[in-house]
Amino acid sequence: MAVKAGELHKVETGSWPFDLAATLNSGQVFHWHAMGDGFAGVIGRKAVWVRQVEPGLLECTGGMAETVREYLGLGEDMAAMAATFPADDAALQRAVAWCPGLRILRQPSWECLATFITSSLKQVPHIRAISLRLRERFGELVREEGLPDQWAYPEPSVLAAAGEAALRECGLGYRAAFLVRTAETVASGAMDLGAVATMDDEKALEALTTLHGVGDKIASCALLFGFGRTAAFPVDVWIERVMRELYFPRARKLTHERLKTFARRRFGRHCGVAQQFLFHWARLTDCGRSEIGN
DNA sequence: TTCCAGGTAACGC
DNA sequence: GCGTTACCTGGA
Repeated sequence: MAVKAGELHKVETGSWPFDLAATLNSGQVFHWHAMGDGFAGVIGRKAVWVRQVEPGLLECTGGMAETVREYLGLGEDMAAMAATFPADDAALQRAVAWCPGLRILRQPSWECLATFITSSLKQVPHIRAISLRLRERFGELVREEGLPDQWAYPEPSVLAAAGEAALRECGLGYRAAFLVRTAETVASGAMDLGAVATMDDEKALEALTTLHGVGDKIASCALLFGFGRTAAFPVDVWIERVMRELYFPRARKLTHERLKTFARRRFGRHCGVAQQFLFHWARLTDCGRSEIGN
């Protein structure tokens, strides 16, 4: 599908590298799809198409430049954050150098939290399929000239009203009950995500984990990718694996709490960002085993 | 067929 | 507290 060139707006990405494809395909978000030489997706309630023209420059469809900029985390000073990483940590520095253009997204908090609730014990293609089915069936249709039909992520009240059975039809399995209960809690106001955004990291994590189906990992993903908390450190099987190999090769028992404490001390106040570089590197190189020249 | 994957809640000790 | 186990689904 053709996107009218005249309606495209430019977004400068700054002096630190930026890699659109890597960022959208790094397990932070699951609904963008390749279209032409760019990506089509939805930010909040607006459909958008964005492509990387050159290393420091993006183009996006009309009126979305500022939204895209915010969503892609381009307002954050990545150079300054990377400068807080330990210079003598060869593994982390290698992970950053391997894909320096990776950024932490700033997604709307509800869709980020809800999507990660549906991610447990699922592989990325499954998460994508579930996410798209939920949008298609329960989300608001968003149209933009020149773009295919897309759907916003369904509001909490809509998913709460839909009920568990309908969500199971979307392939959620046992996650359906988790999502419905959490949607009810948010829709009723018993959990105010806006209030969570004002809490300190520890309180915010504590609040989110009271939600059904939200444990430490999913709450941390929501905080990192949906609340801009760069100190949130989700421990999933990939991070556990890469950190075990890099930092605890002889440890027999390694709790997630111990990994988080270690990460905070070693990587610093933006340890969540470090996590994303390590995660991406580990996943795409199989912890370095398939890294070219290694 | 059988196994298992980007986790959580519920249970047992 | 800490260690197991069940849980839906879909792909290998």
